[in-house]
Amino acid sequence: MHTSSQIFQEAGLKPTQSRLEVTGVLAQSEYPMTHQDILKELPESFDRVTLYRVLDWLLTNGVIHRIAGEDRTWRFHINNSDLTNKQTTRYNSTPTTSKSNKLNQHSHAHFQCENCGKMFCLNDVHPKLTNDIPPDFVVDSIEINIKGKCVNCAKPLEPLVNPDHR
Amino acid sequence: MHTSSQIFQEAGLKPTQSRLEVTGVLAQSEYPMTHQDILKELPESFDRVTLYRVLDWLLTNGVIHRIAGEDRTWRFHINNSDLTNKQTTRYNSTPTTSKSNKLNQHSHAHFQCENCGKMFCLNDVHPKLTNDIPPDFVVDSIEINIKGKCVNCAKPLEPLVNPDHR
DNA sequence: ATATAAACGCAACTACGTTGCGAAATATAT
DNA sequence: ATATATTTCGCAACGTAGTTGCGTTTATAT
Ligand SMILES: [Mn+2]
Ligand SMILES: [Mn+2]
Ligand SMILES: [Zn+2]
Ligand SMILES: [Zn+2]
Repeated sequence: MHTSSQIFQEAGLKPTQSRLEVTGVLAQSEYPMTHQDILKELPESFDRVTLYRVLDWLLTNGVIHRIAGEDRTWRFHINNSDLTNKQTTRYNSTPTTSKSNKLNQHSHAHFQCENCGKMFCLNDVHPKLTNDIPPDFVVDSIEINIKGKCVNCAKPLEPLVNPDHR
Repeated sequence: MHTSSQIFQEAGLKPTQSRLEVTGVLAQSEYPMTHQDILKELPESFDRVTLYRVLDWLLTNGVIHRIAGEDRTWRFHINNSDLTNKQTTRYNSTPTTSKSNKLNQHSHAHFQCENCGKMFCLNDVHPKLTNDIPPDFVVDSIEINIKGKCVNCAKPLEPLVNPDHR
């Protein structure tokens, strides 16, 4: 686990009070958060436009990633500092350079519960395409959004019967 | 190719003037269209709220599907009438029933060009996950959004040299 | 023909995100 | 240390996709 200032230091990024506060909030959340979610965790006085700008900045500097939920509002989540696949990812045979890869890229799937709306990062689930995408299309990133019911909201299908008792 | 009325008839859905007009527009477009795109193709008098409602209705009745673009506005596209994989799709081992599968499900990837913003349906590219998603998560659908540069916007990497001439 | 329900049209509203601009803070030059 | 240039911040106004409420029209049922 890294502190916010460590994250900035390692990436050679200029920290400010606002940036540290926001990053702090995001670092503590297991789940991607909406702008509102984040704002609620910040001091009353924190300006909402500043938050938008800080999020933009964190985004372009690779500190966080964002996912569009079913409600079409962004959810923000801190990037994994453990560098799993650090080299430029290649899908198909087309080499691509990402806009900002100072910090870790994020290339895992996301799950959003249709019942409670909560979003989950499935850090182990990565995209794999059954078919090559058409040639001449240059791929920068692949986003996977899974919809369904989360652990908490999925009802048990049938009461489980202990096999020993049948 | 099906006419709008045929689509409704086959699916046992009640057509109205508005529904037919909207479906007609969507059926003609190779690409997913925004609400605005569609409105522009409709008669001047067509009410924008009616369009929203028709789109909702077409959506829940499986006539169209929609994809969230990078700009967080929906793009709508007619469903493929050729029934490729008609049976309920199963990912992992979890059986799921979709909210509305009167008509064809859509389970192909989408590509959005970061340069021109145009969206493409990659009808042959289907999701495949490297890892099973966590058990107890019930999957309803998997959405794949690829970002990059489309055919028109991707610059040729090097001028091609005719091998016969070297 | 009358009653009931679905679809439509219009105006007002909500919510996320953006833009403009002056004030404050931070960095750079002399 | 002081002056100057550059970023960042705070506030108000704005833009736009999509929604809601409600009265009117159109279709369906008896
Ligand atoms: Mn994530
Ligand atoms: Mn499509
Ligand atoms: Zn849930
Ligand atoms: Zn393009």
